[in-house]
Amino acid sequence: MKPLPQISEAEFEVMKIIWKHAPISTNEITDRLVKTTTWSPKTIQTLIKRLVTKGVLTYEKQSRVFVYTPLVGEDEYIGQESNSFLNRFYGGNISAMLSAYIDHDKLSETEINTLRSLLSKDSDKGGT
Amino acid sequence: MKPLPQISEAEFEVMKIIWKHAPISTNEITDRLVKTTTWSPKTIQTLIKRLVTKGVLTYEKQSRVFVYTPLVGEDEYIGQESNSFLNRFYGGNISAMLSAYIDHDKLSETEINTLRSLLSKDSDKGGT
DNA sequence: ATATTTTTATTACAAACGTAGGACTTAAGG
DNA sequence: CCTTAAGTCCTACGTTTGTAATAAAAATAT
Repeated sequence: MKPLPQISEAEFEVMKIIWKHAPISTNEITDRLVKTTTWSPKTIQTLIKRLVTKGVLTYEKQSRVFVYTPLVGEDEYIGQESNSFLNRFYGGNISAMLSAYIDHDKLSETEINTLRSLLSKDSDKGGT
Repeated sequence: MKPLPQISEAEFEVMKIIWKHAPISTNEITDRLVKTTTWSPKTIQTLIKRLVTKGVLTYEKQSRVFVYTPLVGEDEYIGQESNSFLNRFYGGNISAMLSAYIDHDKLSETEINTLRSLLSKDSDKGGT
């Protein structure tokens, strides 16, 4: 499986909007991001353009506006980033990460309980 | 607390060696990295230099060679990167990450057990 | 003291990124 | 049809990163 295109931090902010609301027009993307960031509409436009070039988005011209749809799935992308993060910092091992969090006392009792229950839930998958 | 300096991916590889073996000389850093990467010694030298400029390393001139020591702790740095990773991709929530891993079936039975036992170990910290 | 070797510092250059201005196109209104 | 406004494309520019070559400095050997 070829690695997904590289999405920069700013581009990722754009993608979050698009994943959530696709198909979505330039204007709507811009309106939303202008509220949550300090970017100028021009900047947002550039980011969208780059995402298209990179193959992360496609668009469809609906009369006069462009309407964008993601070509890369959010889960897929986040999954890949997570793996590469774990590889870089924790030898690919999520237990190592959790372990560090526990050791450095970064987890509240509540959070620990949440984690426990996540793990206690059936982890039944391998059918016969 | 001011954010730690920015360490690029390649620079981080250098730092891993330094964290593990500091105080360590240019030559030793280079020797080790030449074996594990495809970088030329020149490249490694540049990376070291940049780390000094960024304030991640100091050196001491020992007779003829430079010997480097980190100014930023490994745990500290990894902790910060982890937080920023979790914020970016999982709303700051490590449970969300684990949850995604479970949902996408990325954990082996063994790994799940490891995680369980990490969490079952006493998490006793709060004094009286 | 000087040539040679070793080590460090300076310079380079393309790709990616953050950030945006200006030009161009096209649809809509008059 | 032509002017205008809305939207898209092209250009720009400084910084960071990956990758390294060349120049300068310093230590060593002769």
